[in-house]
Amino acid sequence: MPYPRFHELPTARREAVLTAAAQEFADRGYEAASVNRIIGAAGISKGTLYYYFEDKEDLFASAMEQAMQRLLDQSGFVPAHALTAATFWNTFRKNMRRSMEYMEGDNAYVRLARSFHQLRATAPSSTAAHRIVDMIAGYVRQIIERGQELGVVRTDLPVPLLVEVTLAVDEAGDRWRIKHWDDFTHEERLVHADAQLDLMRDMLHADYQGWEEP
Amino acid sequence: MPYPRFHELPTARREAVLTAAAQEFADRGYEAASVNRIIGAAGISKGTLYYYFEDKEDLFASAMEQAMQRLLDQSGFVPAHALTAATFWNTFRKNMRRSMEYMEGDNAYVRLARSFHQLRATAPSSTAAHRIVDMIAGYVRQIIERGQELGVVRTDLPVPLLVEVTLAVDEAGDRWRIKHWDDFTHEERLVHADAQLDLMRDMLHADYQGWEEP
Amino acid sequence: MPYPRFHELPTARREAVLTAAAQEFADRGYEAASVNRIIGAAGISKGTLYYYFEDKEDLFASAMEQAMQRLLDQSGFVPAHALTAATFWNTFRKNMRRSMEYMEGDNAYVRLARSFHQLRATAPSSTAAHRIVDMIAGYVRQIIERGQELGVVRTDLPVPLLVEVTLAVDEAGDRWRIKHWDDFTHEERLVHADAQLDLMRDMLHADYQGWEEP
Amino acid sequence: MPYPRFHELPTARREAVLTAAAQEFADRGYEAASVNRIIGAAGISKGTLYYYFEDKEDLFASAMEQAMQRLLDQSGFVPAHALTAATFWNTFRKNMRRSMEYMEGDNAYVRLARSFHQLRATAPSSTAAHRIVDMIAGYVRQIIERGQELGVVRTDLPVPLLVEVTLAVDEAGDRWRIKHWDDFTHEERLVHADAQLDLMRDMLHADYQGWEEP
DNA sequence: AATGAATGAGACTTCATTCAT
DNA sequence: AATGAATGAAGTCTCATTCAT
Repeated sequence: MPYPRFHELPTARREAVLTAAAQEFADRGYEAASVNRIIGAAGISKGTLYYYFEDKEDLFASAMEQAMQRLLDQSGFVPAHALTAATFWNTFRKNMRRSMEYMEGDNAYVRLARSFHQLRATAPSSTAAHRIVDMIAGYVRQIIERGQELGVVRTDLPVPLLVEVTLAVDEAGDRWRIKHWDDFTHEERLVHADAQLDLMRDMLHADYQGWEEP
Repeated sequence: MPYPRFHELPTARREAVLTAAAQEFADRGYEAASVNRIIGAAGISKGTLYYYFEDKEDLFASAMEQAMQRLLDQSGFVPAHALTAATFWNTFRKNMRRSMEYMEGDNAYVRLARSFHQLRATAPSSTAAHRIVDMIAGYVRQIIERGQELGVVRTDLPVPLLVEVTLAVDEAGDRWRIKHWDDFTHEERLVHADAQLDLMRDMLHADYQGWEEP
Repeated sequence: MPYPRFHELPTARREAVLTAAAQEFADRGYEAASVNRIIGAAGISKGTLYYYFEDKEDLFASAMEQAMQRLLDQSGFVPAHALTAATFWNTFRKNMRRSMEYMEGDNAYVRLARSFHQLRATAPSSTAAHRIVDMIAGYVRQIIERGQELGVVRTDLPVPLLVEVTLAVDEAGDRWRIKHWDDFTHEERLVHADAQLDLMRDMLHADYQGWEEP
Repeated sequence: MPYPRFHELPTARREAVLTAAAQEFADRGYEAASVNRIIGAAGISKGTLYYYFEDKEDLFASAMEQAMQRLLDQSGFVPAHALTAATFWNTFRKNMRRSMEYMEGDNAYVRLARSFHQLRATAPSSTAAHRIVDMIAGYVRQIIERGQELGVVRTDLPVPLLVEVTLAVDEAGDRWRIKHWDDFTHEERLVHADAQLDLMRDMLHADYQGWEEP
């Protein structure tokens, strides 16, 4: 966690630091990112950075948190209990479309999300990173459990596995979107977003058929 | 690409190097992986490594290629054109069960599988590594396109996205299985494997319903 | 020397600073001690510290001075001229026993004693710290010279060397006592304390035999 | 422990490194010593130093070990079992005189010894430093136990305490000698060496008198 | 064919101290 | 009187790579 001082900084400076960090982490991934380059871009001294943050990982987690927060703010956070069987999937569809539009304005988020997934895969159970992982995973878990209550999400698999799989599909979509961003128009991207959510819906839907033994 | 000399090495030595590399890359990710540790584990000298490989990235790509190949060999490779609408999903179900049983005997396989996904997530976007990603993705792509021909796989999304998503779900299952391996019995694991494939089948199935506009 | 302001501080605050400093210097040695940790423990700000003290070394010297003073206060200061040949060693025996009992009640004393010796060992050979070393050494020196007057302390070695050696044996006993505190009962500790003083008495006693040339 | 490579280095280079290190550690103490300065003085690169030694502490221990070894070589190592009651103390007297003469040629050792004691007092049970501490302490312990067998060393105190105290007196002599080296002639120094050993002999002698209760 | 000694750039982090407020 | 934000120098250590042998 950043030291309290950091939060009391003038907004401009605070954002300069987090933006520089987000850029670097997004561009190179956690390990390859250089604290030196970040302070260069942010225009602060090395001592200052470590006056604000405990260490590199703390900085990463903070940059991530801000990015996530921004995304939530933009795409609209929905508390799990507010969902009903009727609104469940359509709610996320709207969210997804809204995020897509947000991303079109600032695609640094997309790259940062990539860093997030990379860290999740790479960093062991280190402390600071898990704050974010747990935050996201916890939110997804609530949604899924709510979906099960409402009878719109399958119950034949352990919830943590469903969480894992959901995040994975989300990540895959992200990854793909990054790679092919410029190959499609705005309209096509919306279609893909719909289709990706359809993918998730089908995957998580409630009526499990089982396998016919051959 | 490794220098031709490398391929003329005794098999044992060649595999020792690639396995050590795969292990290290899988454990730490590309950037954090250390060439020093790899040569230590492989029992070769620094000079020798650079006599065989151009640089770290070249080694990475080669390790990945081998990991991939082993994975295919062990879980049973099925040429795409041999699949029919009737056998399509059941074929993969058998494959999945076969790997599961193989895993229970030799957890090196688990680590290897982990390698693969890990490597995919941390691959530097530069040149050499992508030939491998493309190789495996190419195989999955063939399967998916065959499924589309046979009418058992959806066609409403770009194929590359389906590939990406398929790999992601597979990885998520792997990751989850590794983490919770000891929490379940053999029987439960088979049930989960079936359910996970069901997940994929539902996700990729052919009849896209679309979204009702609210 | 601390700025005069420091001495006009409320006692509680003054002691908080010096105690925190003594603790840190004792735990880590002069070089490894961190001014940051000291102000953290003392609950004062960085600026304040430098408002009171010239620099790290000045703080070090002041902490040492206080530690010394406390030590003298607690173990019973005996003015050299009050000693007689008859009371000389028994006086110190009583002192030693008194400190031992004091230690058993409050192990902060032990840490403090440790402070003192530690500080002495790690004192930077520059200027400010030596005024303290000289102060305590001066006291021991007076005792030894008084012992010589009384004919109970050897005169064949330079007094400063005797001082040095006396402090060293005292320190060794302390160090050993701290390490093995819990291995012995109260009774055993008293025996050891007696024996340690016996060690010193034998070492410093007056009748030097010389060496037979072989 | 230094990597084996280091021991297979040309003597000149090996000594250059250890000498530079010994100088720096002796001059500044362990904590304040700078690896940067050492490589500067030794004329090797940073990478090279860490190709030879695990870390700073390993380098320190090695420099120390060499210094100790030199001293033992010069002053004549005596195996404990070779001592008899008749030769016990005179043996050390000869050793002490011989070391004194060695020191007069190269007093860097004395200063390094000072670093040793400082580290012993400061560093917790870190690994590399204890190699040396244990080596020296182990040797002293053997001597003391042999002395007890021969009836020339007291048995009323725990052996580890006697070891501690012996080292302490030795250190005190060292410290004093360093400070006042130039104040005395060669002859006077020999007299002091004799007297210091006498001090130790008296301290460790066998006939404990006990204390008369006042 | 194979080695491994040597490197310097750069990594992250902590430091004591200053100074505008 | 007191603060604490800000700094840059210096700290230890690891890195991928080269090259003489």
